[in-house]
Parts: sequence; structure tokens; C-alpha cells
Amino acid sequence: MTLHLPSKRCTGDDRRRAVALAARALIVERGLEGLRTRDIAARVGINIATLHYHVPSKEALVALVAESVRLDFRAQAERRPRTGKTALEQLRLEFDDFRETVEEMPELIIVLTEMIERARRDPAIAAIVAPIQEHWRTQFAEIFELGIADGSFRPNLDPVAAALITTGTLADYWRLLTPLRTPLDRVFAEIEHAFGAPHSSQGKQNHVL
Amino acid sequence: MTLHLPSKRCTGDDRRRAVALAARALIVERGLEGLRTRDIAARVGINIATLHYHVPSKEALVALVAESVRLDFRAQAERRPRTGKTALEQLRLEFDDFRETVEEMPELIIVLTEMIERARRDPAIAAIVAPIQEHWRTQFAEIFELGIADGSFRPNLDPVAAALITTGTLADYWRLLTPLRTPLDRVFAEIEHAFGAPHSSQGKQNHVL
Amino acid sequence: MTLHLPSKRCTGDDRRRAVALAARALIVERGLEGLRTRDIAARVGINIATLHYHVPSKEALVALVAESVRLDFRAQAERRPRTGKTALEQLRLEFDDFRETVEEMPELIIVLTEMIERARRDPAIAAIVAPIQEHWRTQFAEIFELGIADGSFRPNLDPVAAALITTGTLADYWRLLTPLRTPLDRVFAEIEHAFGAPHSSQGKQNHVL
Amino acid sequence: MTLHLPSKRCTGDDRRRAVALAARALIVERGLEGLRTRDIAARVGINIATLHYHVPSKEALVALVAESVRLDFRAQAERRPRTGKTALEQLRLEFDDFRETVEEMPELIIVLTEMIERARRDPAIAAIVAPIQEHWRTQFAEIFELGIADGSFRPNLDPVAAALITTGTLADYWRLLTPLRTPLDRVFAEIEHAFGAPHSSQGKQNHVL
DNA sequence: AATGAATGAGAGTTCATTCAT
DNA sequence: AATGAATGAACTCTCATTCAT
Repeated sequence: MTLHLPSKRCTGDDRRRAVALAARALIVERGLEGLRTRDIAARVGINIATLHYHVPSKEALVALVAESVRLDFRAQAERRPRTGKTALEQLRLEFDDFRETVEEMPELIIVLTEMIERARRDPAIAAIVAPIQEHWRTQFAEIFELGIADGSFRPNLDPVAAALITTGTLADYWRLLTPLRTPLDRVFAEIEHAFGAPHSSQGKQNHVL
Repeated sequence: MTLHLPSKRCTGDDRRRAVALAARALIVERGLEGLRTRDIAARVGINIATLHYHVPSKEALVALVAESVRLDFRAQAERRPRTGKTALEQLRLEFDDFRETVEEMPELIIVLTEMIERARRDPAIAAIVAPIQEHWRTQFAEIFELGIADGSFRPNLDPVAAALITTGTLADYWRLLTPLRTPLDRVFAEIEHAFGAPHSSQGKQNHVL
Repeated sequence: MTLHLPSKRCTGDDRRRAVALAARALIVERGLEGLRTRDIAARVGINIATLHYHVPSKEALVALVAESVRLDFRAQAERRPRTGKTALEQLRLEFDDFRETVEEMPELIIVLTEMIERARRDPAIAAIVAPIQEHWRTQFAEIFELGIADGSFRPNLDPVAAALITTGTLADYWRLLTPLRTPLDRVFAEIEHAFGAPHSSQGKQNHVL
Repeated sequence: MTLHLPSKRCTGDDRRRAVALAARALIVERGLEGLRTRDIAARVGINIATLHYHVPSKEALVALVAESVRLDFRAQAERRPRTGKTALEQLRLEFDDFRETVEEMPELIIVLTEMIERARRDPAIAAIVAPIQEHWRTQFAEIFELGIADGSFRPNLDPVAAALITTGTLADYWRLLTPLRTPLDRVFAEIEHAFGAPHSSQGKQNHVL
């Protein structure tokens, strides 16, 4: 349990950041459904009333968390420059990023998943979270488009559908209930085979392992 | 709003069925998180105590709903005989089934999605819902295996990974937040291209539209 | 758990008796406060509605139990003739009876204790249970009166107060919470000493053990 | 009915004390079985949720009441110094205390009685209440031991049994259902006779009235 | 900026009782 | 005489929110 010590009299923004982080940790533990303002306050080390002073309502709090997730994803996206790479290289970089996030910040994916679930019934959350989803999908679509042009991918590839397939596969990977999971690498490899140009198969083999 | 009028003095099984259906409708409307026993009772037209007479607790109620979803999926699966078809035909039948479910019983998919979400934190629900997920995936894996043998699909296809990709794509299709959706057909077509043997592409074109 | 098998279509009186016995067993297990009509019905092997058919209300049910306890106590009292005994002998018989009841029908005492507790707030139960309490006390008072006359007990003994002391001691013996209990015999012996004539002490010694 | 008017914004300990007192009054009126959290809240003049804010559960509430009874008994016991008195004087002081409690704080005895009843099935309550019972009994046992030594009481007295008899008598005095009660004084006097040394009877006569 | 206390609305659950068959 | 189904009333407890300081 991460205890952010009281540190009384903080700036509002620091507090809001601490609240968002505590909320994210709690969402990971108990789900968005099991999120309780009292628990967040306790974890931050402040009073319930103080929490409401900084974040006026639970609705606002969820939005705050969504926003913090969005910013973290954007920061991660900006950290990696894709210029000067072939489409296939970019795709693999994208896969590497996903694997890295899965391994080092699984929290981010879990919270995003919960947020997307809620977004279906909460337009305010949808407004924040949809761009993340959309950006990720667009990213793949652009890679596929580029790849068709540079010959990395099949000429008859439908880049939008392929992006949908790719993001769907990765996103749903989380929701598998049976513990016997096929390793992500096999999935990545299969996606490359699926969309790659017939003659470029040697490159893929290297990547698989 | 479907109001099952009072219809007093039902037999227990009928009531349980009615309760499950009402619960499913409410889950579609407000999510599993927003499901309230009192609302279910009201929709079925019975007293809250009567609800508890037939379904002893909310936990049991959610399990009942999960079970009813499982049975509906199984019934649907049994309705369609796959014998004597090529792998590609079977894949297309599977796609047709999915589209049919999406169009005629979207409720079923929405509720299943919510159940899978809950299953991550509730082993009892996981026990009921995991088999559905697993069966669907296995179904695709078998089709792909068969297809590799009969030459419909690529010889280097990884059937398990391909199944994971297929089910993930379809399952996640629901979670897209942006209303501008690529039609399912394009996704289906792309999957066929992706896994199909290079020379069998002419068949797919027919299917797309 | 004593299961009185269904034995459908019983006479009303048999059923009422079975209900009373089942209720007594449950009172022993969970107290009068924890008594539930459903549990009684289950133990008797009948439906809740059937229980209400035979015993119209819970109030009547508690009265039924009280009455059944009263009858059992009366039957026990009638089984033992006290004629032709000295007062001291009668007192010892009374003690023996108590010990016997404690050992062989503790249920009866426990249920009576619970009933007396409730009687304080329920006049209907008080009307049934008070006579038991009163009869027991009177019994002792008469023994003491007789004993004063025949010289077994102190001449300055207050028979009514002595009876109160005796019954109070025995009745409260049950309510001791600390497990290290002084054996009943020592209490009996002390009562004899306390009320006995100064010179008759030798007889008591024999009785103690 | 004592209505503790709103008196908003109390400190936590005051509220807890008020809750305990209100609960005690209600236990006197309706018994521990009939105790309802809503009634307590109403009597204290607070919302039911406020009650739960100060006392987290009904279980804790009953424990709180038990504890408050225990503290009151202990305070009463500490108020009376017994040093420098003969055993007989101490016994009479004990009787005076009991009579005083009966007359001025009958509530305390009634609530204790209910608590002891519950303690039989609730170890948590037993842990709180048993010491009261035990302390009272030990008190008497010590007085009797002292009295045997200083000649106030019979040399063959069994102090433990005598204490059991004394406390049992007084405790059960409450449970008499017939309104025609022998005055407590006659019972006290009889106990003195019963345990006193044969020659010290003159002192008792004075005490009786 | 912070907090202990307070609250309304509502959640799931229980129980003696009654109805229809 | 018996029962499955139904019910109203009530219960303890929870939670986001607000008030007073």
C-alpha cells in the first residue's frame, strides 16, 4: 500500500494528482465499480471532506482519473519518435511499446479498460477516453497504409480493418479468463504474417524469438 | 421497456426465467454495476421479497443471469450443424452467426461482456462465463486447423494465435467508442485475407457483399 | 438434529406437539430471540404455511411452547409423592429432582429461563410461566414451614424468604458465565447448613457426598 | 421518554455516551431483543447514518452498552471504601448498595440482566459482562471469608457457596413474575441469619428495620 | 485548506404472515 | 390438511455529499 504522507497544506494540483494516483491504484485493486471516495481519501491520507474540497464530486473524480490516464498515454506516445523507420519497424516498435506497458505499467491498461467500459454509459468519460482509443487505432492504420506503400504489407490490405483487428486483438487479450494464455509474441508474429507481404516472411521469423 | 404484467402465481422456474430476462434487460440499460434487485422485481411485477424467495441473494441472481446467458449461447451453438463444410465455409458460418447475434440479440453480447468484466474479480462468475469464451475460441482454432489441412488457410498459420486474433477482434468491436464504425463485413473480409491461402482470394470477394 | 419425518396428514394435536418440541430444541440452540418459524417448520418437516395452519401466529406459538413446558413441569411434579417424609428428606428430594432435571432434561430449564425473561414484557407468557415459578417457590416454603415445625430447620427461619433464597440460588446457577463452577452439591449442602437446626448437622454431612 | 434534543455538533465521545444511555433506556423498555438502531438514533436526535458514524455496527453498539454498564458498576464499587469494617458491616454495606442501585438505578440492573442473557450466546459480550458478575461474587466470598475469621459468620461456612447463594438470590429477585414480592429486607435478614454465627443474632434484628 | 460530524437516499436482506390451489 | 408463491413492513448498513468550525 502506497501511503502518500499527509503533507498538510499542499497545493491544489499536487493534491489532485495524488488523488488521481490513489484512485488508479484502487481501481486496479477493486475495479471502478468498487471505487469508494473514502478509500481514496484514506490512501491519500486526507479527510473525506478535504477530498471533496479538491474534487467536487465523484463524477469529477472519475473524469480526473480518466484525464490523468489520457495524459500518461500521450506522454508515452510522445516519448517515441517514429520518423525514419519502415512500416514493419514501426509496427514492431508499436508491439514493443505495448509489451513494455503491459509489463511495466499494467495499471495504466487496467484502468483504461475500466474507463472504456464506463464510457459506454457515460458520455463525459467517453469524451476523454475515446481519443486514446482512436489515436491508437489511427496509429496502426497509418502504419499499415505506409506499409502498403513501401511494400512491407500486402497490397490488398484494408488498413482500417487491419488496425481494428490489431487493436482489438491486443485490447481483448486482457479479458481472457482462462489462465493458459498463448504468449503475446505468438500473437504479434501471427499479425505480421497476416498482414505482411508474402515475400517478406524472413524478417518476421527473426522477430518471433 | 418490456413490462411483464403481474401474472400472479407462476411456477418457480418460470419466475426465475422471467427474473433472469428482466435482469438482462436492466444490465443492458444500466450495466451490471447499476443493477438493483428492486428494479428487477418491479420489472417482473413482483414484490422484492418474492424475488428473494426465488433467488436467495444478489450473488445468486448474477450467477443465474450468467448461467442463462451461457445456456442461450450453447443453444445457439447447437442450432447450427457444421458437418460436411469446408473450413472457409465454417468460418463464414461463424461470422454469419456473429452478425446475426449482433443484430438480433445484441443484448446477449452486451450482458456477456459485462459478465466477463465481473468475472475478473468474481471466480463464481468466471466459472460460468469462461467456458463460453473458451468454447468460442476453440471453435475458431479448430476451424483454422481444419483449414490448414484442407488448404483453405495458409500452411504457416498458427491456429491458436489466429483464433485469439479473431475472437479478440470481434469481442472488442463492441467496445469502440467512436460512432463512425467500419462495417463488420470489412473486418470479416480482412480476416479471411489475413489467414486465407494466397490463391483462394477470389472466394472472399463474393462474400464481402 | 431430530427429524420428525413428514408423516403427512397428522392430527392437529400431534402436529402441535411436534411443533412445540421442535421449537424447544431451537430455543435451546439459538434462544427465544433467535427462534424463527421457518426453522421450526423445517425441523418438523412441514411447510411454513402448514405451520401457520396449526399454530395461527408466532405469539400463539410461543404460548404453546410455554404451555408445553408448564405441562412437563407439572407432570414431573406429580410423579413424585412427598407424603410421609420429613422436611429435610423432602428438601433433599427437591434437590435431587433439580439435579436430575439439570442432567436429564436441561432443555426444560433452559427454555423456562428464556420464557421467564420474555414474560417480563409479555403478560400472556407471564400468565403461563408465573405459576411454574410460583409453585416451585411455594413448594420450598411449605417444606421450610414443615421443617420449622418438626425441628429440622431453625425456629427463627423465615420460610418465604428462605424459599426465595433457595429458588433464586438454583435458578441463577444457570446464568453464571465463568466456567469454573462450584459443584451444585456444595451449594445444596450450604443451603442445608444455612437453614437447618444447629444440632442436626450430622445428617447433612452424609448427604454432601 | 427522555428526549435528548438535537444538540447538533457534539464531540464523538459525548455522542457515544448519549447513544449508550439512549440504548440503555430502550433496552429497559423493550429488551435487548427489541432494540432497534433507528430508535436509538431517534432518541438521541440524530440520523441513523450519524449513529453508524459513531458506532460502526449493532454488534459494536451492544458492546458499547455492555462496556458502559461495566464502567458504571465499577465506578459504583470504587465509591465505597470497605476498609476498617467488620465482615458483617461490610455485608450490610453490600446490601445497602444493592438496595440503593435497585431504587435509584434499576435501569442498570435490568440492562445487566439482559446482557448476561445475551452473553450466553455471544462471547464478546461475555468477555465484558462476566467480570462484573465475577467481581460481585468474589466480593461476597471475601466478606464471608473475613467473617469466618473474625467470628461474624459460622465457622463451617463455605464462603464460595455462600457467595453463590447470595448473588443468586439477589440476581434472581428481579425475575420474579408474581407482583406480591417479599420485601428485600426480609431476604437480607434471612441471609444474615443463615450465614451468621449463632450468637451474633442480636445485631441483625436492628438492621431489619 | 482542512476536518469531525451529520445526513438523505437507498441498498440488500429478513420475517411473520397470507393467498390460491 | 397441506403447500408453493407472494407480500408488507422493517431491519442493518453504505455512500457521496454537506455543514460548521
